[in-house]
Amino acid sequence: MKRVKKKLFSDFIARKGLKSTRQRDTILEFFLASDRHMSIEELYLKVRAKHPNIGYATVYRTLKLFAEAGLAREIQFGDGQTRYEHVNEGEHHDHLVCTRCGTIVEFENPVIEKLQDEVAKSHGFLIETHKMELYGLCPKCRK
Amino acid sequence: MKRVKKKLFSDFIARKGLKSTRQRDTILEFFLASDRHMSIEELYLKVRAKHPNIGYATVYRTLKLFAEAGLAREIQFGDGQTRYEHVNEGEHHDHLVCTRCGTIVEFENPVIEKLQDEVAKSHGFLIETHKMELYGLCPKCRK
DNA sequence: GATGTTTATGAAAATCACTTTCATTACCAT
DNA sequence: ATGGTAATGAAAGTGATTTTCATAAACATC
Repeated sequence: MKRVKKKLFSDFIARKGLKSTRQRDTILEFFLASDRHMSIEELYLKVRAKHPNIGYATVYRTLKLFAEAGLAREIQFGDGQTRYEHVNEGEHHDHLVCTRCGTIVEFENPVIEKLQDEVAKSHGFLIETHKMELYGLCPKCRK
Repeated sequence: MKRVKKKLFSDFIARKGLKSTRQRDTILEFFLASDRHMSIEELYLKVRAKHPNIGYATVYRTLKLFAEAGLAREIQFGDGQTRYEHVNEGEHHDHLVCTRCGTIVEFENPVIEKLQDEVAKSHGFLIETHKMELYGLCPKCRK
């Protein structure tokens, strides 16, 4: 899996005439080893712990590149932080977010997706993407 | 309807031991007369046109109060602006957002809501709220 | 109505989370 | 090794809030 993502990125780099750098490799390594939903800040702190010479701006720019390359996706949970999640080919999922501890669980539901398409169609919209988040208490926080 | 909302707010003010002020009345008036999705900036500009003496901070703080009082709700469409929409008792709706012109259409779909509850339940979550936005091209922008 | 205590307001400063700038480095195809 | 780009890091800049603080308005209570 990691191998595939790395290839995806190096191909992207090559295709775009960009350069392969130590920093990008390092950041990709940390991103792939990370939880599925990281803010720039979170990833930056993890990276900086081992590589104090890598700056925030580089992490920021590299994450944008990952998104462009198709191996990450920006998401917003309304807490003022942009997060990046891993993208796996052909996979789309939505989120359950715990309002107490912040736990994020992913889920997929084809039936809901189909209904969304119908709603859009009935309003004459042509859907590109969607976002669905369910906020509440996770099993642990319900005690 | 407006009457009900005003009472809701004045009751809230009283309950919290806050004060009724000319500014708050004015801002509420403009909010109730507005489109359903206003950013702070948009409402501020509308208010300022008639009441140049009311500051941005007051609009900002008052909108937060409306949300607390339950007559407005904060929403984010990922464009970096916090918007406030009207809350009507017992009503929940989701949004279709045009990615070209920004048009926002509201919709409700009980079947989807039910499926969301089932998803949540299957993961042991107790849902408080949810957010669902479908992004794409509106009929006009599809040409 | 005057007064005293609180809360509210407006202007300006401060925050926050990015984004961009720019002088300096690092890549990499000769 | 070298010349031409692209990348990096530190710092400055942005945009949208959010907070601070001196002043003004409410709302009891005289």
